[in-house]
Amino acid sequence: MTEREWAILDRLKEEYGDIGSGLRFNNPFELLIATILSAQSTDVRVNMVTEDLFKKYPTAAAFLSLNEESLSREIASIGLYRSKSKNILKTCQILVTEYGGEVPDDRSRLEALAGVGRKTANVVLCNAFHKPAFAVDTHVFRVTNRLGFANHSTVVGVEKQVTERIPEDLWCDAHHWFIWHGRGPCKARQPKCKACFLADLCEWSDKHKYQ
DNA sequence: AACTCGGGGCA
DNA sequence: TGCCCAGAGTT
Repeated sequence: MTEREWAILDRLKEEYGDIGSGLRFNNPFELLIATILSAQSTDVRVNMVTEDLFKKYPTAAAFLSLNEESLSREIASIGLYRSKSKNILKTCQILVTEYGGEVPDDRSRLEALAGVGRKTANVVLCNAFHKPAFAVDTHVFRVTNRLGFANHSTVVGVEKQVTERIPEDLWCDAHHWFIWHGRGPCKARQPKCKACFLADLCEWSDKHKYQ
């Protein structure tokens, strides 16, 4: 970690604070399902659906009283509801039969669930179980590359570089900061470098004259 | 590592 | 309306 990188993290913390994931959840199960649902969708959309859904179906066992069609209807306002309902039912089945209805707290077991890849597993590990994990989605991928915490073209490469640089106790917070920054000024197209509070510390901003 | 998949978002 | 794309799964 260079002085410049510390300064960036300081400012991110100041700006975004303990803003959290944006996904509302009360327990690991809710976070797991909400995270599966959130792929290619927005937190707002997911929260609107799950607020109601988790009241009616609070556990993996309760979800199993639904079939693919009825679950699809419940989550229809979220994208990709067909594959998501299929995956969620499969995952709930595994949770009930293998883990007594609980969500496992290690990566290999999480990634063996349906609809759960590296990113979702990392999100659950760090947010639900407070284990050291750094989830890389496209926001994180783009922002860390621009800010110089990473310089790699694959998500695995970025995860490796960032976790080697940033201290472990900041991974979970930093993940949220990068996401919120990526949704804000550091968006994919036409980023607002001129108005960005990190512009003077950002090498990428130097090279790209955006408004 | 490259490709597929299904549907949302944005130009 | 067509292009682009995220993230999981597959090869």
